[in-house]
Amino acid sequence: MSLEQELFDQRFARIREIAALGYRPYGQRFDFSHTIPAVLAGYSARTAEELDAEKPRVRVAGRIQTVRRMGKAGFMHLQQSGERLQVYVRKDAVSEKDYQLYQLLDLGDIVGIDGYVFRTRTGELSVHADSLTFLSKNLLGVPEKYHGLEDVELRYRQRYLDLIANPEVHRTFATRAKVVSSFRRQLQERGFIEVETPMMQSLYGGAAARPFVTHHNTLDIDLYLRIAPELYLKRLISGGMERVFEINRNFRNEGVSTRHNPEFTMLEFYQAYADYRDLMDLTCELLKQVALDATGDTVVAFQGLALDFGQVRRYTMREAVCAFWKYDDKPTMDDVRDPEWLRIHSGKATPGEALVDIFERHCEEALVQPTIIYEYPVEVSPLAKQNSDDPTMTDRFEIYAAGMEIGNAFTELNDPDEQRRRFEMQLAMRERGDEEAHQMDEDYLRALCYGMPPTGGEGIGIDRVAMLMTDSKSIRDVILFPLLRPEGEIGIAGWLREASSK
RNA sequence: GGGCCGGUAGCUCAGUGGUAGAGCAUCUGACUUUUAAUCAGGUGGUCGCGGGUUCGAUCCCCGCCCGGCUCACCA
Repeated sequence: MSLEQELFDQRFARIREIAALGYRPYGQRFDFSHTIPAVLAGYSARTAEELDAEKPRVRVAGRIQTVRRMGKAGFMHLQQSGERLQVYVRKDAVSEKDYQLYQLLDLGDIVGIDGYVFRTRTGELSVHADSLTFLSKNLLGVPEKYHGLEDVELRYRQRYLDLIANPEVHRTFATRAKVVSSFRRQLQERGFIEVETPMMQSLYGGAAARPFVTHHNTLDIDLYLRIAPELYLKRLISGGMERVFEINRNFRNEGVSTRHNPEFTMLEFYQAYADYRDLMDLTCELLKQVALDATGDTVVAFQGLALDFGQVRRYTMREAVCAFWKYDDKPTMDDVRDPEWLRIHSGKATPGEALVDIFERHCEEALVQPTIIYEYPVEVSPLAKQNSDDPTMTDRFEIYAAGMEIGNAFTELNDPDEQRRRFEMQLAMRERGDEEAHQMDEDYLRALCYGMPPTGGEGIGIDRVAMLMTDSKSIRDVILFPLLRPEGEIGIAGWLREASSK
């Protein structure tokens, strides 16, 4: 039997000892008077003298993170919501039974404490216990108290353990939640209605990506997990829901990296009678407020950088190529308009694809401060409206920060016949072997045929914004359960079976 | 998919071609304001898996599995 299993058995046996003392090992409801963060927030400003005079009573609950026993007294730290509070238990301050329970506690157990708030000799805010309640048993070894859980594979596979061992993880996901609620609130305040559109679609569109395929048994049809909600949201615009948004998962059957997870969260919003210029302003307002709501400041610390969401630069894609060109032979605006120059500097088939290729190679990583890049070539923008002055370009922009694309927006193409031609261009690309080219979506064309108002629409990658706001280097650090290959045999059911039969 | 790096005790990590190490956790004992508590003593290993080389492999070689970074891919 492994050491780990012996430990497991030892702790399992302790359940019976705890029960023999008269406690319920798996507890019941517990009316705490304060959360641990509330105790810390409420009393951290008080001096030892003030607390001694008042002895404020609290009833708290949490998971045991540390225990220091010293004969007839001891300390432990309880953790709740990622914050820790020290508890002092002395033999002559609690019942004999409670002190016996205290001797039996293991790291990771969950307990409730009644007592009063005080400061120890060294000044740490603590609770002086006068009774203990047992609430739940931990049967497994906990990670090292000083380093926490560092093994990234374990952190992702067993996020529950990561949350137990690493309090900052709780804060990261709390901040992510603030990002989501900030976007949601701001859009609602502007009259946008939140909707939910199909995740399972018989045609996939709205982006260029390979889909996941699934099957519905009763209808006996294959369905795709959506790669984007775009075409459904615009159907709603056609139907007269003039401001809609959706915050939900997209699925793309592609590589995994520090910036890509096969399922990820996208905010998309559409505003009838607006265009991409309106959305530039709206995007800046939204992101600025998100930064404030999530971090308390419009300047956000990210991997040693200070990203200022209070001022967002704007360049056309052509200007960006000129401004951020890596080498000495900086191009002029005439160069980047010249198909021949573009052909020489990129292997791509068309001038538009070449411009994007050059932009991505030269500029993307230089876009550290939040930056809007606008006027995208028509070839790479099958759903965007052409620019009225330059039909090779569309009224489209993307917003970048820390070298990452975080949003994509455009004035929506609402001319059904032009949309038909764009889909046909995509079909031609598909026939040339581009699996990611759009399919023809005739129901979407039909919706456009009823007349869709001029509309601006945008998608923002929520996970990437969460990375920026939480100073996370990898998208997996802002997704609770990122995709990993399944692990092998775990064996815990066997351990339980053996332990309970003893 | 390519390249690089990693997998040793429950956790965090050393290490060696010749009986496998530390700290924490755990167990026993001492200790009524500690806080990476302290002090004394003990338990604990398929060195990721499978082959090969060798008298002998955790170490060297090959293959595989899992993970990280990176490139490609992701308009």
